[in-house]
Amino acid sequence: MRWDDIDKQICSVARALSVVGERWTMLILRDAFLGTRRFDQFQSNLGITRHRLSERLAKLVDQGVLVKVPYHDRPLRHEYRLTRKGLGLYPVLMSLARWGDEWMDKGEGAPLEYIHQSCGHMTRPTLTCSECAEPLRPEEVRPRLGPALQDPNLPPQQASLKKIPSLLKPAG
Amino acid sequence: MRWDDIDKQICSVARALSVVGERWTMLILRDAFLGTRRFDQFQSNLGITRHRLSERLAKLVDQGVLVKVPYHDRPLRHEYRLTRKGLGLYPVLMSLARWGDEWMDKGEGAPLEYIHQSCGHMTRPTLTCSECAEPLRPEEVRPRLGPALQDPNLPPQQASLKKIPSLLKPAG
DNA sequence: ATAACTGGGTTCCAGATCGGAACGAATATG
DNA sequence: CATATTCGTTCCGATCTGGAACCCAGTTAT
Repeated sequence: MRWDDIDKQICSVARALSVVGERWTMLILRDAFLGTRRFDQFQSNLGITRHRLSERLAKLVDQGVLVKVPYHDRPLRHEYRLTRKGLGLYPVLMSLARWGDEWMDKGEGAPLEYIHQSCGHMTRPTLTCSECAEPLRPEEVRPRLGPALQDPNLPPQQASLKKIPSLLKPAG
Repeated sequence: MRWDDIDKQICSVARALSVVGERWTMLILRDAFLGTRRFDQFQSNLGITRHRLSERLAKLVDQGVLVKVPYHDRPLRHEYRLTRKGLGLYPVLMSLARWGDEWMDKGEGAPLEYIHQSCGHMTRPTLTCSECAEPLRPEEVRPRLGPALQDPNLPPQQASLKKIPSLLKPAG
């Protein structure tokens, strides 16, 4: 299968990655969350080539993750801002950052720390259950088929997915 | 800058992506979390080529995200299991899945739903503050320099990062 | 005992993607 | 007028990817 076809899979992870799974895209979004908005701020912060950057930004705009907002006409200039859809990626970025802090540290501590302004403390972002508020541990979560996979006439390619939840064993 | 050099950045997101940021890697891990363990289970679930799969698995083993565990000798066969480091990626995968559920739905609902066994409810994994347990919203979190970026003699390339938190404005 | 099969790869090649550098267009500045 | 700034695009050689074929050690089927 070609990478460009993964968005056709009935899998939310695959669909998400079809938008944010290319090289650089997540780093562009990291910068966007830290306040970067202009083409060449991105370019010099990231060290990406202009060509690649313009390609990625265009795709993110296309997918509704960023919007181009004019901040100056004559000459017309735009900045790139996160939409609600883009802001929705915050947990993904934060989880990546925490994992990097925890597992990829070279002994000098975290690059950034985060203050939760509404409570005033330094926070360690934690994934929790919406119902009981406990931290979610993979062994305690059991997936089951949702509406999209209960459709009786699935493309055969996807049918294999239906088996997956049933063969679940503790992942460690 | 070449993609292979991003792990040299003083940025946890970049370092995390240097391990899990290549095509297919996240999908391999998704399958691992759903219980897949053998080479050709991965291969047929994903539709990745054997070549690519063996490359990615080797890198993940190399980086300590998966371990090869023998399950049969004569002929020697291994399976791939998540390590603690690998299990640590659960929030990343879950956040991606939730974002996909919410923003990439084509009208047929979610492919999978998740039951939190310790509380018995269907859960919507939520990123919260470790200190006050409220959901973390990007506008309410202010980054500040951590230990790794306070080092006075940073490589000049990285110095630009130090400015970032100071130019923070509300991201939307 | 020979053939076919299985699990887990590796080799090869054409085509897609990437990185670097040069080029361009539209306006502002001196 | 010449130069700088901002935001791109074009071009080209290098790297990465996908698909298919090949390999190898045991196992089962005939």
